[in-house]
Amino acid sequence: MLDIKLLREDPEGIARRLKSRNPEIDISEIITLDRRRLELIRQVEDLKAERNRGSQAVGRLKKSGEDASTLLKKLADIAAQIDAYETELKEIEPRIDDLLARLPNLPHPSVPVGRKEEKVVIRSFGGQPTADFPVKHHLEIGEEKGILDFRRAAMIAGARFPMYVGMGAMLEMALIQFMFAFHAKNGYTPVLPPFLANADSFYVSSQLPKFANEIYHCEKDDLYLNPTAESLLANMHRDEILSVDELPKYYVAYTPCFRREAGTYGEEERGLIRVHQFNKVELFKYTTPDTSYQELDDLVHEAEGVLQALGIHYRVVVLPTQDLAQQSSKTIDIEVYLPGQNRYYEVSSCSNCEEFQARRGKVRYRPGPKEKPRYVHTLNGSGVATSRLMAAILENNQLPDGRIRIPDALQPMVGAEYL
RNA sequence: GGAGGGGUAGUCAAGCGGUCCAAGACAACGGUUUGCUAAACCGUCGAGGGGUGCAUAGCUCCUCCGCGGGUUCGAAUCCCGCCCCCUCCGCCA
Repeated sequence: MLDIKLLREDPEGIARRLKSRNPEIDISEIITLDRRRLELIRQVEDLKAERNRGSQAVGRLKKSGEDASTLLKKLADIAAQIDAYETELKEIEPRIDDLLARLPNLPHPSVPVGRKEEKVVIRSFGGQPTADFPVKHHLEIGEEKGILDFRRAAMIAGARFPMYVGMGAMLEMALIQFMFAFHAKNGYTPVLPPFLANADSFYVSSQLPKFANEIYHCEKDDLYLNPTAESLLANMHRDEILSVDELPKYYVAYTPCFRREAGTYGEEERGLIRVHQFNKVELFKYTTPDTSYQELDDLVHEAEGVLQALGIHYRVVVLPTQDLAQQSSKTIDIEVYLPGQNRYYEVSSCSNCEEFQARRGKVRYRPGPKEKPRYVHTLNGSGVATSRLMAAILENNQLPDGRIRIPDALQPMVGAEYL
């Protein structure tokens, strides 16, 4: 959520920056409604001040036994007038709130302006693997080894739900535990949050109101299935004023993630690439505004640490303005290489949301003893998402003889060296 | 799911139609005193919004007592609906 004051003070400048993300964005209706809103507030407040003075006078008159009927008549008129203005306000304010809640965050100046394709690769780890034998797609590997069973998963739940079986399940659990412990060791507070959450929580994280169609909703209880632990961790300190020496705060959560993925899927996204349910270890930070971009860089490095420990080649890219998620000012993705498809896929998306979510959730901190509260900055990043990581391991670690080498770090947990 | 109790500022807590513009205590902060620490004393001390300011400074007005409605000239206080927490009962992994 942007500060409406920014729109008041510099409507053209803000409009320009928002259009760099999406040329369709138009803030003129908000500006118009906001002007009317301010006008009404001024009138209502003047009237209320008058009413308050009058009501106190009524109290005094009655106490001394005098007649207050003339004044009461006048106050009734004022009350009616206030009511009329407030009725209009109650119409306008939700509209402003809704329009504002749908506007994206302002992109950071360092973000390249442009379309999706214009992402910038800033570094990579390891060489792109080259095999001198025909590499298989992870689906094929999964079937051969009997560790992935999409057919039965479809029967139980539907298409695009994964089911890990046998060593596949062992490996997936090992990955989760390995990543969770990895970040906990790096100073992140481990969290296992509720996997369902209410609408307020998703409003704070910015999933609602605009992306309601992307998340599963349990109507009977009005709860939503978690699409990313970011949404949950963004609510850890809702309505709090944190003390400055509590910051920065780091959290790591493990959750399954559920996404409707409404729309069409490409053939290249078959298998574990785009599914309705996947496991993710999520990193989340609450920081002061002056440190948040340093913290973003650190966050990316910490997420990369997982892939380095597993020995998987990846590259790091900065997303351009038109590819940013609504709440993000700057996003840095980590992409792993899948030799079975000769393509890179995102396994981590690390974003600085600055005060966008903090404003929605009223998460603030007090810079000094007598100072006014300020909004914190929130950052999130996958550390990392499996399913895709599983696909990467299966495809990258295949050997000419058909075996799959399990990364050293996971071998003790899986109890095997090869699949 | 049923019965009862409760939600007031950072925490505790009073108030139950008009001097509430929310008492008081604790915590916090500033100061005085003081070999040091502590204590004592004095003072400051919630948030959001509007107006006026270069101001995140003053001044001023409005709003907020779990949330949303209603009654009233006037609501923390009365009425209705909802949410959350605690205790007990029921059900249950």
